Amino acid sequence: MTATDAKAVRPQHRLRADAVRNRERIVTAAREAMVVYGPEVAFEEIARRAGVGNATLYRHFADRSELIHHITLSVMTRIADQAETVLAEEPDAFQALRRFAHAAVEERVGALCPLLTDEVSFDHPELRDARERLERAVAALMDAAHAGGRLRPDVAVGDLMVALSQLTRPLPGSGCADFDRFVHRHLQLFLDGLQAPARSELPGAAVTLQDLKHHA
Amino acid sequence: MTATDAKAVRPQHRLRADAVRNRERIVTAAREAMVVYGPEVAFEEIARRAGVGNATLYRHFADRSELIHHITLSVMTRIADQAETVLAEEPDAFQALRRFAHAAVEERVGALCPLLTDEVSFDHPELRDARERLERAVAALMDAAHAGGRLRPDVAVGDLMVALSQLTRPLPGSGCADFDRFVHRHLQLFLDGLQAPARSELPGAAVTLQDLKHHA
Amino acid sequence: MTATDAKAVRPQHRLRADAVRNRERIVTAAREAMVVYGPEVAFEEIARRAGVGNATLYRHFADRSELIHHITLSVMTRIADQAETVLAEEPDAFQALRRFAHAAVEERVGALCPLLTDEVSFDHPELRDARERLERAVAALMDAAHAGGRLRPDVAVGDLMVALSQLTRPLPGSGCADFDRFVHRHLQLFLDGLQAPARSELPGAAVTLQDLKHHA
Amino acid sequence: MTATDAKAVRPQHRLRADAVRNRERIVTAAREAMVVYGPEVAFEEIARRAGVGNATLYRHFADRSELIHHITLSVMTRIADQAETVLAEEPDAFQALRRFAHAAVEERVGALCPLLTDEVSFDHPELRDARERLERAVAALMDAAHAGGRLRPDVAVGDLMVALSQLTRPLPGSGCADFDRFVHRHLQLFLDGLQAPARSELPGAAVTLQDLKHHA
DNA sequence: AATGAATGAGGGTTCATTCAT
DNA sequence: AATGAATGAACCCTCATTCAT
Repeated sequence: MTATDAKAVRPQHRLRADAVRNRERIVTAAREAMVVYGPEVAFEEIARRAGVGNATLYRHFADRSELIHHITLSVMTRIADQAETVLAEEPDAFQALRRFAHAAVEERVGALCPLLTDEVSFDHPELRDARERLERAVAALMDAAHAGGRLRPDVAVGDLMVALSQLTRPLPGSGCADFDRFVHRHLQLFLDGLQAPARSELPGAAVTLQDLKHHA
Repeated sequence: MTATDAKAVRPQHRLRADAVRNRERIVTAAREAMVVYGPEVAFEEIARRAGVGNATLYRHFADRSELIHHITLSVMTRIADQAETVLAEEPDAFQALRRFAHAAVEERVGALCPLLTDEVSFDHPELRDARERLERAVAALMDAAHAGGRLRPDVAVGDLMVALSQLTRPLPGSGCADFDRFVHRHLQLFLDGLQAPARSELPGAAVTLQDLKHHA
Repeated sequence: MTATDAKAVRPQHRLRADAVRNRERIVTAAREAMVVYGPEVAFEEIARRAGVGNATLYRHFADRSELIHHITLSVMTRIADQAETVLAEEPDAFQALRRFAHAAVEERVGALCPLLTDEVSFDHPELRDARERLERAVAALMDAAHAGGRLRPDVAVGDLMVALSQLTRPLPGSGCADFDRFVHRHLQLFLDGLQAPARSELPGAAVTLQDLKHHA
Repeated sequence: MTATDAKAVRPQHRLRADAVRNRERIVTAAREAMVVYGPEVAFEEIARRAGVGNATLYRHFADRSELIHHITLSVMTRIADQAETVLAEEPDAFQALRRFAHAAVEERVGALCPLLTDEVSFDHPELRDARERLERAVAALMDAAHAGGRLRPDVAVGDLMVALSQLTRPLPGSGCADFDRFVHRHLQLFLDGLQAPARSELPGAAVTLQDLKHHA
């Protein structure tokens, strides 16, 4: 392989080291800020958290929807990774679901809420692929738990993902840390409710991630 | 002394009938609007829903926090009513909890979330009283369920109220009325998780409503 | 005529007196500012000239293109009025053209330049009507001058209107007043060039106002 | 002493060949861009047209006014060249004026308009010299035409230069290259108006280029 | 010397709040 | 009491200019 080949492999020119660092800080800051304030969070807030000027956000992301796109993509990918890891490692099917759910909280699954509201991003191929991969991975976890009779049969991927997002969204204005003490606790209660045998009849119907958009 | 002197006698003079009607319409409109759009909803949207001019809001409420104060008060009062009604009517202690929780959703308990973040309102005597009444009522429900061995022993009022608020909070940035279709479903799952016997060990500790503020 | 009829005649509710005054000041200020700085002039500059806050512009005009629409319409109407008046009053056909041209300068014909660049406004029926009326009036003036053999035959409405706009646009940053001393002088020279008999052959072709858009 | 010490000896050291090329490309690109978009054109647009990075503009020109300075200088020099060439070549004195005027349009005389508004540049010795040379050359053309009785006696250099600039100024906010089709046509009409005998009496007074500043 | 990256300042636009009718 | 109108402050985004590679 020649030096020229290296370029061919990475057609986008190499970012400067400081730019790479800034980009990462922006994505992290944006993920945290969006979890706390929602997708309408002020860019200034994100910039402040990232320690950069606000115009720097625009150098890296043409507009808000592009930033949301990247964050959503990044979080979905990381959560899908978690799901696949847990699936491979954890022999107990329901325990695997638990581990996945708690890991997803740590990965800021709450940042996925724009997924449900942002029209544009939803149809992007890259995001669709990530969503499908995530859904497959979580479905595999749930299928295993269903198969083992550990998970009540009347729930599906959408139930877990939506409730997970809702339960983990921090209150605006509060520091994340303080709120976190409830998250794992209430998530655990919710997971207990998911366990078979079902203790009640559920209203409504189980939904997939794909369905979410059609109704939102 | 003329009729108009009534003001002097009762500093809180009787509002004109239309003013009373407006005030009620504003509180109702604001509660609905905040549930749909979040606590940052535009005043103009509230005014539009209430069918009044924007400046009329300011005649009734000095600012947003005062409006939130009244909404919170109203919601807490109505939820406490529900708790007391259910307590009196429902012989099955856990079923009573379920009925209360679902009723609270209908009363838009999600609108209470600003309560947890707004410093000023929290310490207001009127609100404190309502909060204490609500807590007593819900505690009575939970105590009964605990006593009957139907509710797992490691949960308290704060767990129910916080999770209830979280599950019913609207997605920020969305007018996502459709979201309601998940709420009762996921609430039911959560309630199943609350039922005794406990299916897992919970991290953290049970909290009361009073505690919420000290940590938030 | 009854009181009810008055409403029927003016379905749009009556503006408050101060709002009417502000609206007029804004239109005037915007016309002057656009003549000087072009249609991209800062709203802040217009607001400053009108003596109002910048948000007031948005109460009266939803966006820049609506403001441009009104100014263009207003200027075209006033210039068409001038053309018709001169046509009725001035027996000397070429002198009529001169009087019209100098009057159009005073009415800030330079404000029409957005007409040539703004896509949206151009197709609006109201503007199209005003443009056609203006063109008819100026065409009548030119036809009369052509008929009397006073105007060279190789020029048309577009030539006069475009050159008029160009010659009267003040230099940005300069006070209007200082520049005005050239305007009538150079306009006079241009009008002399329009007189028959033609002293040279013209490149290009005569154009109407309608044509302007197709090429711009 | 090494070769690198050349800088010390000649503070205006020789530019590298690529730097010279870049400088020329920038001036050309800036002239064209300013003619099309006006003097407020984005530096990024100029850099893009010149095929260099944005920061390179600042290596060659400290700020916008310095860039304008050089463009103005360049345009004035080229126009003066044209005037002198025409004077030497064209025996018909009025035809010489016509040729000069149309040539000046091609040299983008409209780019000179910032000259009239930019305080700083106007008094720069280099520019003053160029302006005086231009004025002498155009005055010579006009004197010859006056002497031959071909040019009306009540006009001077300032009339020609100002009208020339006005007629060739681009419409603000438009990349209106199409506008060129009017320029030679209307310039021709204006030149016809300059021809002797005068067909009207002019308001105001003839001015020189020097005068422009005192009034602007 | 060249340039990608960063940023503060400025203009556009919205909205909570105040003012005047 | 009610409300249309006004506005300053906040946020979005762009761009001239500076910085670091």
